[in-house]
Amino acid sequence: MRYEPRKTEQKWQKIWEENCLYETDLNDEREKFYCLVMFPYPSGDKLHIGHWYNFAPTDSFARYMRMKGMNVLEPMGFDSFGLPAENYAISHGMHPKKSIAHNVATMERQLKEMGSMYDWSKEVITCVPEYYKWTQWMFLQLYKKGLAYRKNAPVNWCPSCQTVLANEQVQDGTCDRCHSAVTKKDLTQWFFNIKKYAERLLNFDGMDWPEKTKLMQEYWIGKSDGAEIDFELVPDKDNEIRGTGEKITVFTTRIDTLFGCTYAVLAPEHELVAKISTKKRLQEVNEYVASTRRKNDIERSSEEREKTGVFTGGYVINPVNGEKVPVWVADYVLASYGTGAVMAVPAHDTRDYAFAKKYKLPIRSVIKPRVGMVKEGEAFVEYGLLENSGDFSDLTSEEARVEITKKLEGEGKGRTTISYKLRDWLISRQRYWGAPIPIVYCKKCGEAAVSEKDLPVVLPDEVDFEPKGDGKSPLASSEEFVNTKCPKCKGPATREVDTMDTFMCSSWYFLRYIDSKNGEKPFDKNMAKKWLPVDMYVGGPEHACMHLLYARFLTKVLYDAKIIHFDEPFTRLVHQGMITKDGSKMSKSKGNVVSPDSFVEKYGSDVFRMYLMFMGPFTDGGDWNDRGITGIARFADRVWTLMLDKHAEKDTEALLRELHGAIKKVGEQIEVFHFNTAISAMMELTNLAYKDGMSLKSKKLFAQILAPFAPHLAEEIWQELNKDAQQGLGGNPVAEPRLGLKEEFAGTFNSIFNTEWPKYNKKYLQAATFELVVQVNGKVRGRIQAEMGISKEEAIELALTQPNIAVFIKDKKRLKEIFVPDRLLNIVVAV
RNA sequence: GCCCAGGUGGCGGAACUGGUAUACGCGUACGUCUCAGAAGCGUAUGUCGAAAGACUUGCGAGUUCGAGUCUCGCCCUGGGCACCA
Repeated sequence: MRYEPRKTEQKWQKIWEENCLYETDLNDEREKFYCLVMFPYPSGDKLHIGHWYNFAPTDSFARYMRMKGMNVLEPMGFDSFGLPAENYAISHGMHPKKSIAHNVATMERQLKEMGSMYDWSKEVITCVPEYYKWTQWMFLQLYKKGLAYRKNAPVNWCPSCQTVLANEQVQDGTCDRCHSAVTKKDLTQWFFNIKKYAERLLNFDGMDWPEKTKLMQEYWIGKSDGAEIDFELVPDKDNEIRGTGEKITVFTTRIDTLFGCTYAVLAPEHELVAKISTKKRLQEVNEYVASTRRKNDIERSSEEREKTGVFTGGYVINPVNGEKVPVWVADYVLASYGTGAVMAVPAHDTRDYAFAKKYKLPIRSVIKPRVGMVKEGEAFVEYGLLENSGDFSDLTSEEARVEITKKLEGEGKGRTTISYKLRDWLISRQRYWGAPIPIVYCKKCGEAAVSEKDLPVVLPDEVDFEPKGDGKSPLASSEEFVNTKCPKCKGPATREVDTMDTFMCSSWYFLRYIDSKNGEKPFDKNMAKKWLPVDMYVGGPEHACMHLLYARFLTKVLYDAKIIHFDEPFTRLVHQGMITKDGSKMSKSKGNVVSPDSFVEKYGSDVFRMYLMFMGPFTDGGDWNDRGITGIARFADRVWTLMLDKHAEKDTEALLRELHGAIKKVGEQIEVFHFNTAISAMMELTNLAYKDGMSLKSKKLFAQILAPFAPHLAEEIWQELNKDAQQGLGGNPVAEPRLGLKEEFAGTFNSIFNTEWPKYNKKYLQAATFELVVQVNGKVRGRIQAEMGISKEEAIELALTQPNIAVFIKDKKRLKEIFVPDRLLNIVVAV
């Protein structure tokens, strides 16, 4: 009988669905296992190979956990709000609602064809009111805690997408979606105060995450221990400072270099810039500030990093020595970090050094190396010994940090402080396709939150949503949407017209799966208690400093609000590697997107998914080619032939060893996501069984370990084998444990996925003999079959009887022998 | 520039705690089956060499009886950060 993959796969998909085999009973008593894969973004019309590469192995893992006896939840959904989805709709001349419905339907079909065990009864689609109602509810929780605030600030603006972007969405000064250069724009926008959680987000205790990802988040949060120092402004009849005790506060991590400060620098956006400038210099300063504002991020940080700036005419007093130092404005100082002002120490900071050289500012060394000399023509930036530093001279940098801080603290002119690179999360978007922000503005009452019972604030369908290039939110044009009543005074009010960043939708979706139909609450508290956090989370590493950071933040906020009982959402995290085509990322614009459909059509989904898993380690990814897929197709055919043919009444010892070795290895390798080596172990078993034959009992064990990888094939084999058993072909009749099978189906259909993962028997793993490797001076000179457990002496004796080994020893003097039991003997002779 | 990860046959990749380098698969060659081909089945396959043997895990050194694995220096590839004071 030939195996017909397509027909068989469709047959089982239908039977599984009819039997609700993969519908997880959340109230089941068994231990829960929440296996989650990052849900797809239906911005294109089809899943590509990268999705399969991600989803299929994760599904194999989930199936394995199920067979290990866990009550596994493996849900699926769609992250369907957002810019790319909207742009897709615009380019196809459709309403996003329509294009999303279409794309979701296609992707659902593809996902079902994969034969994965997604529980579709719990599907989540983020752009439907039943979902985004709760996204808005989440916003209100943040708002209530004072963690959502509105502020006018210079923000990142993508001129092509016509919307603002969060800091995380700017990559190399470009928009992470369309790669246009990002500019700055002053806008009043909504922010979430993620900075408040910076310290807690640095804690990864108990989290099984890739080191790389933790490091990336750590760098992104960017904690620095340092100090703030107050520099008093020197009054001048020529500027606005009139001796009122105004000061510039700078942030530094190198307070030990304070005596080397020869000027101070303000960021162009600093509030004191105009005040400190003298009348004479004011025009030049204003021109400089205006010119930096015109530059985008790329221009501002590139231009060969040539630093620019202007002197304000103002001076400040260095609190440690009373020195008067000039104040400059330069755009190499960032307004958004620290205090937006720095003390410049050109002798010990490369940036200050370059600036001082260019503008001929004094450079004074205050730190000398403990050993050696300072290199000519550059700043000495390491710690060392202080010099030219008054009473602090000769202290080490480490001592001076403490001492100088102490002194300034005593005088009220300085204090230790911590700075983070992390910025607050900007969540407003001037686009149509997103969840409306549930806020209204009333002339009388000001800003007011929509009350929870009035959610959702529905996104209206009839809106001209194409960006007009004026930077206005499309929702502003809908009078029906904008005009509303104030929740406080019931007077006329207008709605917030910006929508929320899609990352808000995806930062809590894992909570919704466990109670996706709940119309009263975002989720049931008890269910959350039982099912969360997520045990295994799989998705791309590109989300390290976006989705994964936001989801952690929101989880902590909900934890603090006592809405949930855990404060980390994902206990274990694994990233899949990227699949490229001819060395470059697959993208529609490059036209190198490979579709899985034709491969599924030709080979079936079992073969296709096994091929993806066999390519290499899951976390590596790789360049796509289909050259090797025939090898997997051959393997599947051979397994089929083996199972229906190649029968043996009794297994050989070698086969039992191979089989139990495979049971052990396959399980171990799945757990660490090394699917490639798990498959190779099964290939080796197949090769041996082809020669030796295999008993029915062993075939069943083999089918079970194959099941997570080739679910349809294994199910078909399982049913065939059990038929054989019933016909008395030599095995046991059907008597497999029926794990978690719904009562009404028990007795009608016993799926292989309701059987228990086999246990290997140690007894079969031990061989009676081993191959003793004999080396002479570290070079392999012979291999001898020997009995397990022989002594060193016996091994030496055995080795010397071999003529081909003796040749290398001959009459040479034997110095020593190294013996590794049951493995190797190395005889060292004089040369 | 800084921080991570990696570099193994013609190709994808294996290799436990330092102990047989190249498992498994692709490709290739030969054989078998066939009227023939495809598919299947079987054998071989790191390089040089007729063989004995020598050499071989990016390059160079070191530690060790023994190094793909550990240490130091360098080169290359991929990823992240990038004026964060």
